[in-house]
Amino acid sequence: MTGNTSTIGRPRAFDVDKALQKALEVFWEKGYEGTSLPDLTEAMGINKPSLYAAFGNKEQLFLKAIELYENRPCGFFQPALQQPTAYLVAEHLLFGAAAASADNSHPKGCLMVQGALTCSDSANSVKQLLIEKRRLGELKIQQRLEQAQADGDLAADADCAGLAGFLMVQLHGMSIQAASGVTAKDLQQVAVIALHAFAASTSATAE
Amino acid sequence: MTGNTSTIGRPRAFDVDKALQKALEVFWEKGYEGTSLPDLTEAMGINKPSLYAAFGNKEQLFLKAIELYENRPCGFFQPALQQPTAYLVAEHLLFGAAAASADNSHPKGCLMVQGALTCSDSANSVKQLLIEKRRLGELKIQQRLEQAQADGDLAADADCAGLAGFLMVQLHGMSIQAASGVTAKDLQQVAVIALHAFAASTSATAE
DNA sequence: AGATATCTGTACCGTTCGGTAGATATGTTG
DNA sequence: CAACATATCTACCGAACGGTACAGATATCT
Repeated sequence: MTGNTSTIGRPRAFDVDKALQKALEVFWEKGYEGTSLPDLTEAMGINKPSLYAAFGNKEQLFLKAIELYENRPCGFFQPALQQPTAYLVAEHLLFGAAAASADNSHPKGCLMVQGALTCSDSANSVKQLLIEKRRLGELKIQQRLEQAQADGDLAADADCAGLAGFLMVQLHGMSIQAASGVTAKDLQQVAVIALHAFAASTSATAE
Repeated sequence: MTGNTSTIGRPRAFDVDKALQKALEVFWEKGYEGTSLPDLTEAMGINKPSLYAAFGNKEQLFLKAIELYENRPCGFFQPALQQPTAYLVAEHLLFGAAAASADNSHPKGCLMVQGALTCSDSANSVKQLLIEKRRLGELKIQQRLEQAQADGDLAADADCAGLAGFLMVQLHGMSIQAASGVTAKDLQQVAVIALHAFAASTSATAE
């Protein structure tokens, strides 16, 4: 619809994907409500009518940015879930999150967290969407751990929901630290401790 | 200056402390920029000129709310640091954070985190202040752990900075979960796992 | 070339933002 | 009872917000 490639009419003078990438960076940096239309148009190199023609409105642009964020190749979340064992999944999640804060090709922290953690009433739908996305991410970890149980790679009596919650707390907490300017090295220390906790809690479930 | 109790002139028709308490709740819920002046005046039961006369402006009101937040009696952070051992400090921090999300007398999550995690350029000073406050909190934990080392209550070769970072990641991560509506019970599970990790990392530092 | 369809740029819309001027009300002090 | 000091209330300010109307530019299709 928006990205249609109709050959008729004046051709679009900008690259929609590049512009969306730029919009993602701004939202990532300033959050949904902290980002103004001039912020967006300046970063995207277009003006408002072009933005609205291509993406609908600010909220729809944000939704598309979220979609790009989830599917971006440099993301560590999805690849981590595909690791062969529960331990390796946890390891890739934790060290992936730590490493992300050393990657200067994008803003620090997690868009799912800082995109709209708090907001005015008018942006509540966006806030709720991100809450749901985060909950879904935790559920994916939990399901991956349950798969590990089925694979015999994780103790049958392990608390997958609890462990998924623990890992999610790490990821969210580390993203706050990253957004605060904490170094990747410091976050790796945290990841080491957390990974030990994960390993200990998966082997010694009887407490 | 603002809270002076001069007996001359027309007396103030509202309780400054009560009004500040209400302002704190709104900022806590919606964040600094997500809170509008009408949001504040409605919750505080006053109108704008009274607000400006008593508190200066929106930013100064927020700073006073932060101050109240740090000193509020129901806060778990300061009391936790006064526990007699490093383990008990960690325990009180983690379970205090979990319990806070069951307390319906105030909004969920941590104001230091969600007050201004991201924002527009104009609120950057507030954001930086909260970053500094969080960093200071982590430093206080670290110093408390170093004190534990001096007390002989924590292994001399324990990585106090790393452990403090780990604990801070827990607190921040749990506050995100709390703000997302995760139950206190689920957060307690996380606290249990994290506390084990803390205990394990303080006893087995040689890796 | 001419008609048509789409994109771009300027200039604007109504609303809300944080903040304040100025008149009025209400207390204390002499 | 004045005189004064402070608080309240209405009404307003300029700026920024998200969003759009409309005219002009640039392509394809016949």
